[in-house]
Amino acid sequence: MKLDLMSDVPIYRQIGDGIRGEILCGRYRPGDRIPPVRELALALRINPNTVARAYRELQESGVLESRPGGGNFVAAAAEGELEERRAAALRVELARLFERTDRLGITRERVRNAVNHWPEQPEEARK
Amino acid sequence: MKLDLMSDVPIYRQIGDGIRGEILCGRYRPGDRIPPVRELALALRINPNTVARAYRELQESGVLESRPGGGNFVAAAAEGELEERRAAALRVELARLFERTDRLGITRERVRNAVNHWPEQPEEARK
Amino acid sequence: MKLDLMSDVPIYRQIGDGIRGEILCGRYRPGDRIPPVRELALALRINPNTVARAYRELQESGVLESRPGGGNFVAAAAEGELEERRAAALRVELARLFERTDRLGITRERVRNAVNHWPEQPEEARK
Amino acid sequence: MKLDLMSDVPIYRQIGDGIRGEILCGRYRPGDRIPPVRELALALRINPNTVARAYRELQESGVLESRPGGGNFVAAAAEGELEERRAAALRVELARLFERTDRLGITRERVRNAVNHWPEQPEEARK
DNA sequence: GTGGTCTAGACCACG
DNA sequence: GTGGTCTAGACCACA
Repeated sequence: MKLDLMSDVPIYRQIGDGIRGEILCGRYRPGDRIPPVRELALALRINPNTVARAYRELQESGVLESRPGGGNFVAAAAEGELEERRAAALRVELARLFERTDRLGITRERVRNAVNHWPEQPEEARK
Repeated sequence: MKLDLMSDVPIYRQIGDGIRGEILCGRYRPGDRIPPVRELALALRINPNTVARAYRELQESGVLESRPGGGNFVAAAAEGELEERRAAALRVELARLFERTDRLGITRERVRNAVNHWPEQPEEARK
Repeated sequence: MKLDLMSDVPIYRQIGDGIRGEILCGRYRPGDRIPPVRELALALRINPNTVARAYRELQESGVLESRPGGGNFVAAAAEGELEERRAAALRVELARLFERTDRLGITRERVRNAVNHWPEQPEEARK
Repeated sequence: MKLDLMSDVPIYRQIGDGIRGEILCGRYRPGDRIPPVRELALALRINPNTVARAYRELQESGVLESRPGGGNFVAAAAEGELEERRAAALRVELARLFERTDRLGITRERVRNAVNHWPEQPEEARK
């Protein structure tokens, strides 16, 4: 996972978004155990409290389940729920996109055109 | 202009973005006078300091010019510069979009598809 | 508000429950400003972080809204929503009660009897 | 016995409460032998240490007795003691109930009403 | 070793 | 002054 310490988005949320992403794209699966707080903190070279906070918010969102003394686990999700979350996330992103382009006076036709000509995947299949 | 006091985006930036947007989409034109600080603050029911800060940053960005006599005016922009800013803003938005969908495991094909089927202008020309 | 530092229920949750309670029973009303983090921390003689954590969880639950630099406010709730929350809270409590008495082999008749003969209000109307 | 691994109540206490409950409601009687640590741990799919800890605390409370030959047995209890424990447990539960409903601004009249109209035994005699 | 909680103190952006 | 974030370090209960 990559962090941008200079970003205005807080570290704990970058971690949370990162883990959500890794679940949505299938790298973590329901029931998987995720790295212990201290371990991830060490790897990212940040304070364990910050990681713990990210995990805690994921628990409150129902994404993770923690067993004190046992670790944190990806919550079981009904089959198809992941797909549903992905679709929801996509809708949110597009709503945001169009809301902003509208305000900038960029026609939707032009947005579509730009999207359709955007360069393809960054190749490397991802580790 | 609409503000979201509960957003994590600071109010002063919402104001700045709003004015930039109104310039880019042509509602404010170079040389136009924009509302005085106190007036806008009253209309938005926020602290005048916040409006003043937004205006100040727009001045520092060269978007606004304050004239000695008083009042803030939209700075003159080279012909084509607005267009260039729009294009730049669009690139930024799309880069963000794809960066996030990539992380969520949503294929670009699917994003294109969703964009192409997004409903047209939902509202009339806007008040 | 009263805290029990020796309780096994964490302080931050005691604070959260306390504030939820004061909203539900009408002592705080939607739109009210609640005490600043530092002030409440000082009054309760605990660390401001602990209060902040309680407030943060209440925000995430939609009970509070915070305006950085401005304070924390009781979120606007649809009229009747408070009543609905009270009813829900009562259901939860009773479900818990009967679940436990069932397991202890105490008949419901006996529980009803004990409830109906429980002493009345602790008199003093509460400040 | 049912466990909620995600509960904030520690597992060892869930086990202890479960066994106490089964004694109070008569499913285990004084002198009965309860399942060996390993067997119960296997059945519940948890760490044997956790079961052992629960048993140990029950021994310390005088609820269980371990006999040299091996095995844990329900301690003999003075006649009427079970009944006394039940009554005490009920008082504790009701005190908790009213303490919480008071804080939520729910009148005792209303609580009584809800208790008196709570549905009867929802399940059959239980497996 | 694991997560959970709390304290202490610092810095920042906002209003 | 306000809330938000992060660090550092401590202690506890659980498995």
